[in-house]
Amino acid sequence: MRLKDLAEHLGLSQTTVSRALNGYPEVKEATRLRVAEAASEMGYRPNASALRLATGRAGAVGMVLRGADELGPHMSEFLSGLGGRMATQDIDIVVTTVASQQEELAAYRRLAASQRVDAMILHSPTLNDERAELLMDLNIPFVLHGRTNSTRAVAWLDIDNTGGLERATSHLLDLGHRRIALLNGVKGRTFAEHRELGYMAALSARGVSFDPALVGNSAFTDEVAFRMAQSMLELRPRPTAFLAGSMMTALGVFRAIRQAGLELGTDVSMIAHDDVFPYLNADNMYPTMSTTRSSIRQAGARIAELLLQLLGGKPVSEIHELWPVELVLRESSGPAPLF
Amino acid sequence: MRLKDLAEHLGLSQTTVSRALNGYPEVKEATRLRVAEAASEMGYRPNASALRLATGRAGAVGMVLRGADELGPHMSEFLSGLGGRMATQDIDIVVTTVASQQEELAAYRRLAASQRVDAMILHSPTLNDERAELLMDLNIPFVLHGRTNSTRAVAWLDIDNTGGLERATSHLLDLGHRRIALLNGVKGRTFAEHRELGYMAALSARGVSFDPALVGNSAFTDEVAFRMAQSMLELRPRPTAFLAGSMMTALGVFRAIRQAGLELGTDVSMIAHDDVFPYLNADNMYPTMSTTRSSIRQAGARIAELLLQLLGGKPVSEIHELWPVELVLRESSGPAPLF
DNA sequence: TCAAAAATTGAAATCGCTTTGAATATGGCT
DNA sequence: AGCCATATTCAAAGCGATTTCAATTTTTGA
Repeated sequence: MRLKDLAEHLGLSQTTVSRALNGYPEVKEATRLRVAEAASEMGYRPNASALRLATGRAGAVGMVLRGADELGPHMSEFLSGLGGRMATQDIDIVVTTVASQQEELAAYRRLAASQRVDAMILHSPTLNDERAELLMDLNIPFVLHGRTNSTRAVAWLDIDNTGGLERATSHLLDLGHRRIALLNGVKGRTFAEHRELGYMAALSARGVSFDPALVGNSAFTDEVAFRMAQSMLELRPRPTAFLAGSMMTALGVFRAIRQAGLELGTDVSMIAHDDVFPYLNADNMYPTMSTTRSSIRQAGARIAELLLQLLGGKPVSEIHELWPVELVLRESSGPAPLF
Repeated sequence: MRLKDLAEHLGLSQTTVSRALNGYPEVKEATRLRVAEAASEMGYRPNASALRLATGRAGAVGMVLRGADELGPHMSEFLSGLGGRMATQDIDIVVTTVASQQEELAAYRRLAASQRVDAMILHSPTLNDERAELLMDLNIPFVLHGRTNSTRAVAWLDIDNTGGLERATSHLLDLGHRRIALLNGVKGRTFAEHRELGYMAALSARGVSFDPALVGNSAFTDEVAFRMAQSMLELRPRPTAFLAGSMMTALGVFRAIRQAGLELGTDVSMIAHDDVFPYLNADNMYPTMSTTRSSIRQAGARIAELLLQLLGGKPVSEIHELWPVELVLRESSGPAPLF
């Protein structure tokens, strides 16, 4: 079922049919109706490749994912937010996975050169992100999920990691904790640096000295978190509170605490960052988990919106959003134990 | 940088350049070299839309994802397996997300009608899967990850869920367990039905009666598993062993066991199904987790291969793979306690 | 009623590639 | 040298849409 067939079937020219379907004004209302009806009846949909070639738009946005090592569950959540919005505009999401760093840049080059996508989404940037610089060099529009220190203007949406961690840390300090461990993301990633900034700021505001042994940087996995927490709990004096970078991390820390024979919420406190996974609810943990919360799915949906604006011509310099991070207190954070 | 530009730059016709790049035999070796060099030097890559229009191939495979509710972390793993292989063939992966069942079928129709993809991948089928039937009606090739009862031939790759659960259940029975709880996937999904079959077969082989109160069906989330395990542990006599459908489920069960003041591996045993997530390792749990194991990432990579074979003309009826499921015994499964 | 303006439709060019069928070079043999 | 087979190259026709520009019909107003 091609446009041509539909046009012949209707006894009209391709031009008119095309216009009728695309809502151009210069077509009689009666004709438009007739065309629309026939189109839906015959199940006509324009051939995507032809449409793209003719319009010059790829009708797709791209994401390049580095292995599953860092994205994992976050990615699915983000994608479902993004996808919901994009589907309404008939825009595809093209995902490419790569193993190494080098492959990654090559993948961006490939996508750009073959004009497979109109825009891209960049994740988990570093402070000086070469992928972002590359995309700007290649002149392909993108929205950054996070932030980076570029001299050039970048469209971004980020959450206030610094503020969130500062508040969480301050709260723990208020509760009397002095040895607060921070299980942070991979060194170099902007969000991890920002979180450390918030943590440090809170500590120094109360004159609490910083102990590097209490800070760990790694991917957010249950397993690594377990190991790091385990070894931190062997320190003397041991930490009385943990700031966990994600819910996976929290699960690992939780296990380490239990294994050490300690009780979460009394012997040791914890505040975890919650990206709001539907399958891992802080409210249903035991004890319920105090969190700094920001929905990654909503971020995905919003980035879709920003992407559309960007493609619609909105200047990059006007596309910046910093989302606040809520601090939700539940049972896992309590007063520091008295020794 | 279009083919035309490249051709002019080289003083050749588009025809020759195109042939040189696509490895056709009728082009002088010296010319081919010259073309290849210029192409890589000038960073030429064919425009994806034009190429697709000309060849009639979309150069992409599609997946439709229902919310994140059921896929979640499994999906990222699968994708990274799939993506690795597809990238080598320059085939895109187009993901579409949908919220409802209706939207889902519509999404398949849309993808098919607009010829956006050459083939699709179907996930978590039900015993009588209407999506599979639809795709066959639409005559679009697909590989099923799982199995379905269709009268028509379907290309599929599945793991031996029945065998895996039968062995796991038998093992627990050998250890003296008689009240074995099964936290299974959503009712109606083939894999869940298959697992139940294996569970039932093992029970009846030993003459152990089946208690419906010990079987739960739900999505594989930490939270739901926690609740179900919690209420099952209140039964008297209580279950002495759990079969957990996924590692997420296992974490929920684990929490319920701890909360009930019981010890995993002695008071209560557990064998969980492990899809092999890099960030949730059965070996690093505490106690280490006994599992039925099968890598979902490998499945993704293999399905990519099958998809390519399918597109290469291999008959659907020859594309069936049933992968064995390993039973890996660790600390979480021990002899039944004596009352 | 009729010319001019407005509304509606259509023919053909275009997007950037592949591929068919024809044209030109090159080489081998007698 | 001359002829035929073979090796290379090219011009032009698609692929299925959009869009420009021209043609036709309808409406409007004096």
